[in-house]
Amino acid sequence: MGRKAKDFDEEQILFENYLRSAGLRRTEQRDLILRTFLDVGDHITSEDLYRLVSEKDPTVGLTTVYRTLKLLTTAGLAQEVRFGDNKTYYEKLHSDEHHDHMICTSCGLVIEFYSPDIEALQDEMAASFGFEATHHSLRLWGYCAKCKGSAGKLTNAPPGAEPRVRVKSGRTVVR
Amino acid sequence: MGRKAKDFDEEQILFENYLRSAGLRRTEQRDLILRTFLDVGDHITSEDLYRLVSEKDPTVGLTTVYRTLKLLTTAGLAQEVRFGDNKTYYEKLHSDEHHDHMICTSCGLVIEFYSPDIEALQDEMAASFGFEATHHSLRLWGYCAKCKGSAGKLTNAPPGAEPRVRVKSGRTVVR
DNA sequence: TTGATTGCAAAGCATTTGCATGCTA
DNA sequence: TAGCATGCAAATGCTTTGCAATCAA
Repeated sequence: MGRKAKDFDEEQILFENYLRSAGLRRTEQRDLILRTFLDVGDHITSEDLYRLVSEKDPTVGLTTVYRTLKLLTTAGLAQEVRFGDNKTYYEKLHSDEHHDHMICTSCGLVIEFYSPDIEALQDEMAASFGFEATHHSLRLWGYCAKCKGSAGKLTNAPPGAEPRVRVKSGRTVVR
Repeated sequence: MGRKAKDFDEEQILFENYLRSAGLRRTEQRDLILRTFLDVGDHITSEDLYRLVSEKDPTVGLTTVYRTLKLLTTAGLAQEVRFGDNKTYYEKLHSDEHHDHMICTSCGLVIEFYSPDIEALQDEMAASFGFEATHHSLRLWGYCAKCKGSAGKLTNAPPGAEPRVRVKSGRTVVR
């Protein structure tokens, strides 16, 4: 909701074209999963998307969500991301723009950012190795403005305790 | 082999200091695992390191390797890396220098590179969000010079087939 | 002595696969 | 119809945990 129907159509069509060209079939499940996925603001796991899809159609299986998300990735409509909590997230892939992430290891906040300068340097770097980059991923971990210096930083963990990355469920996204 | 004893000592001491400060104990297993890990040129999985350690002392368990690698990560001597084959690799962390990766999705080649300019831009970017970055990861996927344009690119996969990242075991590292 | 460490087996988790049934093209 | 897609249950594969025995400090 809040999205123009036109946007959906565009991605819907891209997906249809992909399916057709790959000799695959269009199904109600795939349509529903794609629509639900497009409605999600930021990153989402297969499991969570499955929950959302279930609300609309409880008969759709988790396996199908997994498979469809992989399909969308291959179709170029989605991209896998990992933040360090051992889960695979998927986010919409906009052919035009790209963004990277900063992940707060204290509160789990995820900040999306974009730097044309960094992108340019990456291309330059790749070229110098004769490497043809198709996609990339840049993540910065650390402490967000709020957690920086605050008590949340080391909490009551013993000195030297394992500062493992743990992405909270209440993760928010800043753009 | 090929390493100066001095180098080992340096890391050994860092580890000892870490253990002491964290109230943990130094054991033969941990020493052996650290030494074996330092001897490895590039990235290695817990499983593979376990195999190497086993050659020297077959009584050491896989669990201990897993635990020690996590310990080394916390101690700042190792870092986790993922290339897309769903495995966790560990690589030595040099406090002074840092490097990023280009991964060939066709042959599995991993190229390590370093760009002070990119690093600088990252810091700049983080600062602009009031973010204090502790570490980061930049990976570029694509085709290396050898695979680029060559037959290996699409092989005999059907059009639209899933171009999954698959890091070959015969992975090499270029520095 | 005391509590950290180890190794084994068992448990966990996210993800994938086998297969009979259902449906698209 | 043909054969791709689905959903379920079972299987995977990597990683972690429980626990009794062992060992460092």
